[in-house]
Amino acid sequence: MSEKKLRIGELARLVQVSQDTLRFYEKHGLLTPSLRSQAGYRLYSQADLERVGFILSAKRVGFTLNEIHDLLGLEVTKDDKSCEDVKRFVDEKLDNLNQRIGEMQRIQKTLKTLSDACCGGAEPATHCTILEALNAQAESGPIPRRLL
Amino acid sequence: MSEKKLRIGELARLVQVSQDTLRFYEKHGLLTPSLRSQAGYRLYSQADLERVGFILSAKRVGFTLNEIHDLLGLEVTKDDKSCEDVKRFVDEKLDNLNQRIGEMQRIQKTLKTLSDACCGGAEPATHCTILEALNAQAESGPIPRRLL
DNA sequence: TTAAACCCTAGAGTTAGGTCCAAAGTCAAC
DNA sequence: GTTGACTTTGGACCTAACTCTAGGGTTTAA
Ligand SMILES: [Zn+2]
Ligand SMILES: [Zn+2]
Ligand SMILES: [Zn+2]
Ligand SMILES: [Zn+2]
Repeated sequence: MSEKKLRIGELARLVQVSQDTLRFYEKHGLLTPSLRSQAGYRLYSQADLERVGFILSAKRVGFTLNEIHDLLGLEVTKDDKSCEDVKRFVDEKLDNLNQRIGEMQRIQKTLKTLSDACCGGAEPATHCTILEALNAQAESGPIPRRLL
Repeated sequence: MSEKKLRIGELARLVQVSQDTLRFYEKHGLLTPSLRSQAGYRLYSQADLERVGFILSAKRVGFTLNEIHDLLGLEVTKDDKSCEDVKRFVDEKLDNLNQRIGEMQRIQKTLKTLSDACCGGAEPATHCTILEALNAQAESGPIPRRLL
């Protein structure tokens, strides 16, 4: 019982990207289907499917395809690298990630504060607290610190 | 005592972007210096400085320039909009942000787990747990669920 | 009064990450 | 045995967000 292989269209539908994108990832060494059919059709395994998942996840959180490539490709040079090297690479990404999460949380707080302060009513937004805050600088005053 | 104005080079140095980038932001309506000198030099106010800060912050957390433009530009159409509209816009971004933060935290966990499991030693990484995990799929096994 | 270090505009070029053909082969079903 | 939905390749094209170049004006300090 060999596992079910997916053709490119099926995989594309499954993970919600275009076939072109999958071929693009292949061209850039991120995802090579584990098999081809007689006719040359790409056949993707479950492992390939999960790999796409990883790629898309990493992409959504802001890794570039190059970084993802490096992450996935660490093993190619494994004989030249020490555990120390590999760990450093991952830890670097991790630091980066932590910083970005922190920044996002700050912006989140800002937006939340703004949103909470707005009445959300149906009348024209001429008095809207959100607009006032965002717009403070247009009146030549500084943007309130809580916005930054 | 009018406030100190910055020329483009000073501002660029201060916020660590190129002068071209500042001019680019201007061309796209994100940041218009509040004043020009006799000679046509851009003069940026403290408010302008803070606006750049906001732009860069928002950018770092993954807003596109278009989104930032919309955020900053809400007030232009304020007479056509209700508080409800404005609040909805912000809440939408907020949802988006929350989702992305969640995803980043998942990846963070993954990387942390990997990093913690690696010995970090100086010997060749042929046995490295990180590489084994990332590479599980290359041996046709699935990537461990904790990686996704 | 001239050299160095700034600034201006317009417009071309670049990179990442796709997206869209065109021409042709393949496979299932009717 | 042909229609229709799939697939292949190669290459042109696209958008976002810069980045660079050319050709010129300005400011300041020696
Ligand atoms: Zn209101
Ligand atoms: Zn409001
Ligand atoms: Zn080790
Ligand atoms: Zn290791």
